[in-house]
Amino acid sequence: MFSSKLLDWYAKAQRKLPWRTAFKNPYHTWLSEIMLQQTTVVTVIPYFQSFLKKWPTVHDLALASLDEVLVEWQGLGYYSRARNLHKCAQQLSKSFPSKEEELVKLPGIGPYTAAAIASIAFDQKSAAVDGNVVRVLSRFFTIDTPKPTLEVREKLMTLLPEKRCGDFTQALMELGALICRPKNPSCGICPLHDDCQAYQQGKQSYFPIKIQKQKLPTRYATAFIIRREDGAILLRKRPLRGLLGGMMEVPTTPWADTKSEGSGPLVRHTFTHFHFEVNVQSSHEPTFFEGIWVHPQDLKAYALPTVMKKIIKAGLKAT
DNA sequence: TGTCCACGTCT
DNA sequence: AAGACGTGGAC
Repeated sequence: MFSSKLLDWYAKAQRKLPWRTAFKNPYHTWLSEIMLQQTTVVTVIPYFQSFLKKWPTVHDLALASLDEVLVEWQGLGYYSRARNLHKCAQQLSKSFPSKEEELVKLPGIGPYTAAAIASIAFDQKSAAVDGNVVRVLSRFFTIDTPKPTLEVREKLMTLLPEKRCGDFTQALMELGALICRPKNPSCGICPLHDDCQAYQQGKQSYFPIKIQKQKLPTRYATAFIIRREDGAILLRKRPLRGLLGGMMEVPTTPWADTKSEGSGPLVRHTFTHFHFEVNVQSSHEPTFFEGIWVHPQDLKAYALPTVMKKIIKAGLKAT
């Protein structure tokens, strides 16, 4: 049957991951699941480890300031996750719910993450549907709707075993990551291929059905690397909401739909929903921008998103 | 090069 | 309820 085949495969094929330990630790499960939202395992591992080193328990994290959390989070992206993590830690420090219905009320925890924590950390019979699970089950059942989350969730509920729910949840996602990959799935060695409808029909590449994406627009700006006489650079903090909320930046012109002229180096960066082209201008001029002066060697103490690191690097090289 | 991964959560 | 929200690596 489905769950025993899957669990047998998982017992021998699973990867060793820092959050996949013999003793369940809800803090570790929560932290890893937030980091893993829209983000690959390889990227997450070093962040997970440095967070645990700095904040060994959820109570330690609850005492941290938002700025400290953002500094540790810098480069991971989707910075609202860090802002919600900071908020959530303070609630979890008081009480850590084990039920999906309670977990989903917490900041940064949606339907997927609530079910994942409930099942992985507390062995509850909860259906965690992420991109891997959608792919595996839409192939297994040849589900051909474009947004099949709800159908997948219903199917998954019927497959969940009474025991070892946490292992089952992880096993299904592990199968999606290692065997039932988006491209070139290894159906030949898949433990479920006898019953997989898509594979039996030779149609695994048709599932899941995807909606085509529209082309990304490009936005333009000029960024200013303003140096003080002693070499310090002017930084300022972005508003707490919206794009790169709460992160530091160098001053820029407003991000516009039309090209801004300039002669400095060009930095390109792609965000979720637009391309960004920045002309980097270096100057020693006095400035009307408000901000703080930071020496290049001290930049690591500030929460800088990757796009700003690129801009500063290009600006310093050019001078 | 450009597309996909990447359904995850919030507003 | 559709769009906002990062990043990097695979191909």
